[in-house]
Amino acid sequence: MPRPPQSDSVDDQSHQILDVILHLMRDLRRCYDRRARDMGLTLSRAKALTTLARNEGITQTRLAADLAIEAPTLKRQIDALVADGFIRREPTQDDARKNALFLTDRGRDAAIVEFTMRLRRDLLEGIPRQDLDQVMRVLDQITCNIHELDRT
Amino acid sequence: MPRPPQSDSVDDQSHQILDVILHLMRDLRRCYDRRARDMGLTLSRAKALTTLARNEGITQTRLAADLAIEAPTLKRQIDALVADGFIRREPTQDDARKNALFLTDRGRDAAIVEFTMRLRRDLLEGIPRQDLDQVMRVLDQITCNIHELDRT
DNA sequence: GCAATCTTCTTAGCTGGCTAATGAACCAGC
DNA sequence: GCTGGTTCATTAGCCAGCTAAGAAGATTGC
Repeated sequence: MPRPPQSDSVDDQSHQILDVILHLMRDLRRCYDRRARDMGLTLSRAKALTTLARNEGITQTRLAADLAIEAPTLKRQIDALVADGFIRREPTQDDARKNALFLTDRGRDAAIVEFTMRLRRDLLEGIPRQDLDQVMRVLDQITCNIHELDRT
Repeated sequence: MPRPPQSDSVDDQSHQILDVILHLMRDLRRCYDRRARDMGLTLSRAKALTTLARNEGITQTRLAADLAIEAPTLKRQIDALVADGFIRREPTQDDARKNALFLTDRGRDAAIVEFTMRLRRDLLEGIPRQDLDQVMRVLDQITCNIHELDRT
């Protein structure tokens, strides 16, 4: 199929990069989950836990916003974290609809944060700071393009 | 919280980039799915379809390998694609366990490929080729780091 | 030629993302 | 103070990834 060579190579590149991102996400999640399993956590739940740790007492809606996920998605994670004894729900006084979320002693265990930080360091080992900055800029640009398209 | 500034910034950077990748993946999938819905497709199913189109007649195991997903994951997508009339399974003569996969006329509809290519172009609009190359290198490096860790 | 092993596909069940819709509580305005 | 809209949490149901395990067919090796 005869097409302009430049357009062709750009398409190949875009094909690869989107696939690479999708694939990397899966590898990342699997890597984290496998290593965190004996702590009783997953990547998503650990993220919920550490985000809550920075702001205890907030509601589910607020935590969902901080995590940039939807309320029903968070709800199931909270159920699991409560069942496993990492956090607890507590009805608020001012508003009977709201639950305030707090860490339990187990949830406050520093090993989780250390584990996450160490893994992140391992994953980014050997990548110069400026390269990460550059990647961040490009990924942000793609994200902006998506939001731009969504507005159409 | 007083910590060494350099270590702090590196951690912040890594924190951000992994989150950005996870988030970008979700946006990408949602963007594609929303726009492809009236064609009866999703990002994953379209990918399966276009990958099969490049190599019709292969088995499920082989297609799963090409897509880098597991057989049970692919099986459900094939079920859906068959139900929607995009592809068909055909028992092979040489091996009663295998199914050969073929596109139907609907599956061969060029609109799908065009749609996917156009969306990819839109997503990467305004990003220089060399930046994409750079991002690919860094993402590959992270992927390598993950596989390295998995081997431990 | 039969037993053991390997392959292919399937089933079952987990996680985590989403939307749509519901119920209960809150709030604003009349 | 009631009515109507809004917000919070939940339920239900979809898609897509995974692992573990099973059934049926093929292959290998003795």
